[in-house]
Amino acid sequence: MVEANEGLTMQRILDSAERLFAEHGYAGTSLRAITSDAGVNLAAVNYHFGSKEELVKRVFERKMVPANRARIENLEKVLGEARSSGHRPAVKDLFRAFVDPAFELALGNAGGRSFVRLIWRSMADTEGFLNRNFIESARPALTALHEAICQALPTRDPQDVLFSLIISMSTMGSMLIRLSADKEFLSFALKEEGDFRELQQKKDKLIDFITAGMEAG
Amino acid sequence: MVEANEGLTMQRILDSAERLFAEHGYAGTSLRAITSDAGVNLAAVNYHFGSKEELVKRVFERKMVPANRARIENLEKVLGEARSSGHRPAVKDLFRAFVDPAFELALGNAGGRSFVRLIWRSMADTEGFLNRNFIESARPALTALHEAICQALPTRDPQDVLFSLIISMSTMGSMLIRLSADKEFLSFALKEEGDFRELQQKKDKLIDFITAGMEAG
DNA sequence: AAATGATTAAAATGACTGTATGAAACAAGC
DNA sequence: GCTTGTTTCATACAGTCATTTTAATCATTT
Repeated sequence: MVEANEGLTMQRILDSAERLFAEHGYAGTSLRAITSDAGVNLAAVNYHFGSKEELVKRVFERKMVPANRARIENLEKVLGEARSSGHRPAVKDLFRAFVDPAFELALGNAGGRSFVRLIWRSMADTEGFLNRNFIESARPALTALHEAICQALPTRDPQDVLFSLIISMSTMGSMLIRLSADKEFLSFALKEEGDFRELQQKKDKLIDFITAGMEAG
Repeated sequence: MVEANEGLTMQRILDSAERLFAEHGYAGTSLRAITSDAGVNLAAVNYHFGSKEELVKRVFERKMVPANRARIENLEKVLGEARSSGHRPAVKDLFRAFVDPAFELALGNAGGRSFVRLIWRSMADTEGFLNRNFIESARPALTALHEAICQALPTRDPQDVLFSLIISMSTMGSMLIRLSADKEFLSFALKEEGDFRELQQKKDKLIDFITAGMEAG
C-alpha cells in the first residue's frame, strides 16, 4: 500500500487520461481508450486508482495542488514587498502573481494544454464532483487574492471587488483555453501558438485588460 | 416529410435534451435518459431527428440562430444611428448590441440557463462537431462586431482589436455561465439569482468591464 | 533457491449504449 | 368501411461500458 509512489504505469495512465478526458470529456472517454493509449493493461486503472472517478481526481490534483501553492507564495511575496516599502500593493502585481502559475501550468508543457480544457469542462457540470474538486483546491488561493485586492483598493466595497474578481478569473480561464486550443476560435486570429515572446505579450495584454476592468469599478 | 414543423413530441425532446446535455454533457446523456425525462418513447428520437448527433445540432440551432440574427439587427441599428448623427459609434453601445441577445437567451427563461452551459461545453472539445457548429453560427455576427469596433476605434490596429474582442467575448461567456449556474462558483458571491434590477446591474458591470479593458488596450 | 508481495495479463460479467424493426394507434380523406 | 401517411409503441440487436476475477509474471527479500 504505497499511496504516494507514482510508478511508471501510473504516470503513463495519468498522462493519457489527462489528454483524453480533456479532448472527449469524462463520460466520453473509456478506460479502454486510456489504457490502450497509455500502452498498459485495462485492469491497471482499477488496480492503481480504484475507479475511473478516482483516476480523474488524481489527474486534477497532480497539477492543481502545486499551481495553487505557487499562487499563494507569489501573493505573499508581493504583499511582503509592499509592506516593507510602505506602499499599497499594485493590483497588476497581484493579478500577475495569480496568473503566472496558471499560464505556466496551462502552456508550459504539452500536457498542460489539455489540462486547461479539462478544467473548463469541469466548470460546466455545476453539480458534478469534478467541479467541486476544482473549487475546493482553488479556494484558499482565491480567498487570499480577494483579500489582497481589497487591501490594494481600500475604498472599494469588498463585495463589489469580489464580483469583478469573478469576471477576471473567468476571463483568464477563457483566454487560457483559447491559447491552448489547437484550432482557432474566432477563425482568424491566434493562428499559430507562437513563440514565448508572443505568449508573454498575450499574458501582459490579459493582465492589462483585467486590471483596467477591475479598476474601472 | 415535413422538416420545419415541430410537433409537441419534438419540442419535449428538445427541451429535455437541452437540459440534460447541459447538465451531464453529450456523451454523458443517454437517449433513454432524454426520452424518459420527456415522457416519450425511446424510438421517437431516431424517428424525429435521425440520430443523437442530429438532435444536439437541432438543440443548438433552435436558440443560436435567432440570437445571432438579433445581434446583427442591433448592430445595424447602432451603426445607423451613428451614421445619421455624424458621430462614431460608441464601443459601449456596440457591446450592448451584442451582449443583450446573449443575456436574454441565457437568462430570459429556464431553458436558457442550461443552454449557456451547453455552449460552454462545446467550446472545450475543440475538434468536435459541437464546437464547429457553434462557431459557424456565430461567425457572421462576430465579424460584424469586429468591423464595427474597428470603425469606433479607427486608430487601433484591427488585429489588436480582434484580440481584445476575443477576450471580451470569453469574458461575457464566463459571466453568463456564472450567472446561470445554480450553485455558486467562488462559494460566497452571487448567492441568489436576484431580481431583474440586480441582473441589469450585473450586465452593466460586465459591459463597463469589457469596455474599459477594450479601450485600455 | 524459495518465498513473498507487487504488478500485469487475459478473460468474463452484467449493465447500458445507439439504433433498427415491425406492429399498433391515430387522424384524414374518400 | 377502407385506405393512407404519420406517429407511437414494445422489443431486439450488436456493441461497448466499468469493473471483477483468476492466472501469470516480475522484483526483492529471506
